[in-house]
Amino acid sequence: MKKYEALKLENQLCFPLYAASREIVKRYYPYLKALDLTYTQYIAMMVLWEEKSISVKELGKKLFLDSGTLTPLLKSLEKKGYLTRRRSEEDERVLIAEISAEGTALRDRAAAVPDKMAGCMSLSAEEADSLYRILYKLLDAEKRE
Amino acid sequence: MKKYEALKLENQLCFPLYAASREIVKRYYPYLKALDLTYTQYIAMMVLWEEKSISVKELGKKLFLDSGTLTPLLKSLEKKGYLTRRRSEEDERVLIAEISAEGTALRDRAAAVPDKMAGCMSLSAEEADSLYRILYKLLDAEKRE
DNA sequence: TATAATTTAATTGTACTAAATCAAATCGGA
DNA sequence: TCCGATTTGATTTAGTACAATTAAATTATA
Repeated sequence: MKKYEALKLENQLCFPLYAASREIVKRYYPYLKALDLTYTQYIAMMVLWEEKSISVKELGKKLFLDSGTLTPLLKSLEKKGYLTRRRSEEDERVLIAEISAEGTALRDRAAAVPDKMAGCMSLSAEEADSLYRILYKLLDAEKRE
Repeated sequence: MKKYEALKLENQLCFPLYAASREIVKRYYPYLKALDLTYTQYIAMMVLWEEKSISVKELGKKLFLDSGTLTPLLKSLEKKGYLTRRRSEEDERVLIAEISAEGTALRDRAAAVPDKMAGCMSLSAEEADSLYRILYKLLDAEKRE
């Protein structure tokens, strides 16, 4: 009588992945709200803090997001004053997002967020390492297909 | 000069969780499309296949979703004919979703989905077990707070 | 038994998320 | 060079997500 075993919620691997992702992102909410950022905007800013400027295409590759998500998101960040958007001179199809002074300044205020979040991960260092490694194995496999 | 180390994308644990979740859910799309289900609708049906009928509150607890998500989702599943919605007689505040004959029949067609998905998880059995255990540790910790 | 507190869904508003399509610019081969 | 294929973003459409609020029903307490 095991016909439907595989259809049980408790036998899914994707479901806890999906649920845990949402739960953790939700945890960021109060800290990010103080910076006027959503979680997606926060990881986009993370890339900009490192790269200073980047095309939508490259940003999408790093975040696993497409232009349908990034275009309005970048417009919103531009409106907040954290970046500017302009076309590449070499190839007009390419849109470049560039961090602003205000966006750079935001980095200092954001620096406290990872510390605050660290406390609410109820995992041992080994579990966190293991989780990190497995997730990137999944992501790398996705990327190759 | 490690001031901003913790703000790097590659040092985040939440980011690969978030990205992997979306990538895997995306994988389901072609299989679920054939059943006229989204991923969220699919896991809701999974609960209904087991429970036959359940309140919005209880369903939300199982799926880590609130009524703002579930109300339109259940209405949509009702429109497709997979369930019916009615108020509880004991407590009129409680809305009960009950699986229909059509919804029950859908289970047979859905039974192939987990098999098809199994192939695209590029993890060893140990990694999958480990991931499952760690994710539920995270979720259980969230639930307790 | 009033009534205050609690429980439960629904609604509202904002913001992702992604498939599908469109349009413009560039590139590459004949 | 010319034209078809490709690349790249933008737009459109549909469906989540979730905080905040509202409304209705129930429960607990004075």
